[in-house]
Amino acid sequence: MVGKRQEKREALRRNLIGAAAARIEEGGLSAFRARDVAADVGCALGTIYTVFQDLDDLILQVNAETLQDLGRSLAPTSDVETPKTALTALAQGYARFAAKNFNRWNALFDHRMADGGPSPDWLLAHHSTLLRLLERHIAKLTPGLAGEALTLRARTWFAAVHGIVSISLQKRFLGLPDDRLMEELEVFVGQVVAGSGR
Amino acid sequence: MVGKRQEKREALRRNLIGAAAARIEEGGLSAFRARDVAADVGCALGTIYTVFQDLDDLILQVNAETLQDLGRSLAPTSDVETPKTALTALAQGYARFAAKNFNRWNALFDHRMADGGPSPDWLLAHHSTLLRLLERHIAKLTPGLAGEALTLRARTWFAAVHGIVSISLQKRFLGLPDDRLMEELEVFVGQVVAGSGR
DNA sequence: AGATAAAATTGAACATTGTTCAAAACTGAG
DNA sequence: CTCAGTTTTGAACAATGTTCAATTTTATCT
Repeated sequence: MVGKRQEKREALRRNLIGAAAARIEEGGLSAFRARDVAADVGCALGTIYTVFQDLDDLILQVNAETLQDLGRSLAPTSDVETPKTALTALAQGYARFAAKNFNRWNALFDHRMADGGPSPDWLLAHHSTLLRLLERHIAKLTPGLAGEALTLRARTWFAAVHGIVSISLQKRFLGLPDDRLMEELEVFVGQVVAGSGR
Repeated sequence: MVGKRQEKREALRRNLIGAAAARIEEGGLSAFRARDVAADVGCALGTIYTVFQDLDDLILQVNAETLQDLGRSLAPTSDVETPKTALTALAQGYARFAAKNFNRWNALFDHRMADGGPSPDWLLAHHSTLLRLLERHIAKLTPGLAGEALTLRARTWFAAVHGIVSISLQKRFLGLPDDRLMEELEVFVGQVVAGSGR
């Protein structure tokens, strides 16, 4: 039995991430307690800190999984014909994922690094993967755009859609009612697409 | 001396809000401590709770002031000629305010009600005032739009711009570099304006 | 199998922070 | 000056992230 230790450790790690994800999805990041996940997986409080650096680290793992889920959820949307239909489908797909996995999705943006700095590179790589889904279509829309300019335009595009979805779903501010979000997204994407060809 | 008590109370209240705003601007919402503001104004810890319901209540007061500051900062921008110049100026003015008052501005969106519900009506009214700055120009852009549809379109518009500014300034994710934000905003507003006339 | 050293796990203890509340200090009318 | 009402105080409490010395488990060697 060579990898017995390694194996148990890996299982524990996965259990902890799973329990953390479940707790976050159930009550949001603010209701997330170290003692709860410890109880959920049946280990001691201190054990969490033998697997993860701290709770932030654990949350980052959950966020990474959420980003992968989001990617899987958007992938089928990617091979649609025109840029307009593709970008509309991506925006609405994003909104649908956010609504269905609200608390986990929210944790992606609620969470802050302890020092206020950027997320670690390995997590940003997940973001990057998703942003690349946009570039293809935006490039088709604005042929002159390439390289870094294209990358930045994709970030702008995502941020705009995210803002609309975020403020609407969070309901803390004056956002769109749920039944209007999808249409407004369609109109919005249509406007930006129409205004992009120059 | 009739209003002596009332007067001191009012001064204490203003001091507490001021100290809280300073603390938030200095270190962000996460570095905001009840004991710090108490020390700052030279009162006991418990005194805070005789003026405000809880810390959330105090934070809401700070946020209300921030929204008013933002409104004052955007007001001069409002009487520009074309919708495109006005909306560009508003978007860039929003970005400039956010950059200059980063932590206070961030607190507007970082803060969550304890129960996860919406902000109180009196705070939403401040939001509403700001959103109304947009409606005039959007209406000129899309003549068919009025009433509730116009209100919702203004929310969509704000949310999109906010998303771009927010993701860029927070730097936690893949946003725009500081020196590119203003140009991207100009392009973005140009695109939406160009695509709106139909 | 038994012994043993290394590794993993435990959970009590600690530090921090929001909140409460009985006691002390203060205020202003009589 | 007195005293009832009001305000302020800060010690105490509860919740929660984190640490670490002690205990338990595991893998290897004889």
